Amino acid sequence: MRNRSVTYSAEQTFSALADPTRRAVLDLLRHGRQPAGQIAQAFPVSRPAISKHLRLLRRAHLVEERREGRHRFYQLNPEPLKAVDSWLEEYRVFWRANLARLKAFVEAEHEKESAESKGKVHTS
Amino acid sequence: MRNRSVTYSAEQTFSALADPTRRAVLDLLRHGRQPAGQIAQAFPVSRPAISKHLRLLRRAHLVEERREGRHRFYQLNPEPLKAVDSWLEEYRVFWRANLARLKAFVEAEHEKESAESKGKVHTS
DNA sequence: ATAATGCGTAACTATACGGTTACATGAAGT
DNA sequence: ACTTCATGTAACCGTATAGTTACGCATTAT
Repeated sequence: MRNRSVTYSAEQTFSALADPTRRAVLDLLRHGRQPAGQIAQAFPVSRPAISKHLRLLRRAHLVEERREGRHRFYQLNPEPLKAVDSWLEEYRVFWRANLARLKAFVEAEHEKESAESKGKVHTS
Repeated sequence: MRNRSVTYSAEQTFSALADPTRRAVLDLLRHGRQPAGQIAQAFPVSRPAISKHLRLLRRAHLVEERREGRHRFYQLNPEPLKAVDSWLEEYRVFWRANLARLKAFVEAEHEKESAESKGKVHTS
């Protein structure tokens, strides 16, 4: 059980996620760890470019590096994403509220229609 | 009912969220819409700096501007955050998996202990 | 008409990215 | 020892960002 409770910088996490290539790297790592070179092959940019992306991902603790022989395996670390998830929490209420409002609106429309079909207007 | 189904750029959303000041602006707007000047007063940086932050937030569709007289009210638009939320979905399985594994581990430890206390080892 | 208010934009600076090519370094084969 | 492989780093370029101060432009007040 990993003990050290690291604090993740939201700034580093979000800016790491801001780049499409880096998000794609993470997507790739969802299917398992891979050595740097193989990751690089999956992208149209040069290997050093990927190397720099990996550095940023490392800095944001979104991946972990593990050296084995002359390979460096990269593995997804979802921890900082948990932080993003809980940051989002405060905002979920908004689209939930919107949904609730939409639901209310639709129901009100329905109410109105059925009231009109009965030739009766409901105003409360 | 807002009709146009806009596509939000994950890139713009994440890079907008990468800046602490901008996240703070969003936090502020959670409590209701505010004119640009008042938003600026809440921060130690200059008003034009905030103006530029608001431009980026606008570009990312995270806020909406509404002119009223000489004021420009800014209002939170949570839509792009929904996209972030669903992007996260693919990753939640990871920490859920970790939690499941942790739960299994804890339960196994508990099992083992109670088995030991009975002088009996349970191996399934 | 003139002044004051609210707010964006321009111009400028410093810093960070994202990409490239060239080079450095360490492990593994021969 | 020499070569090859895997990978990071350095140096460089162009562009975006975050901040500043100075300025421009509506809108409202006098």
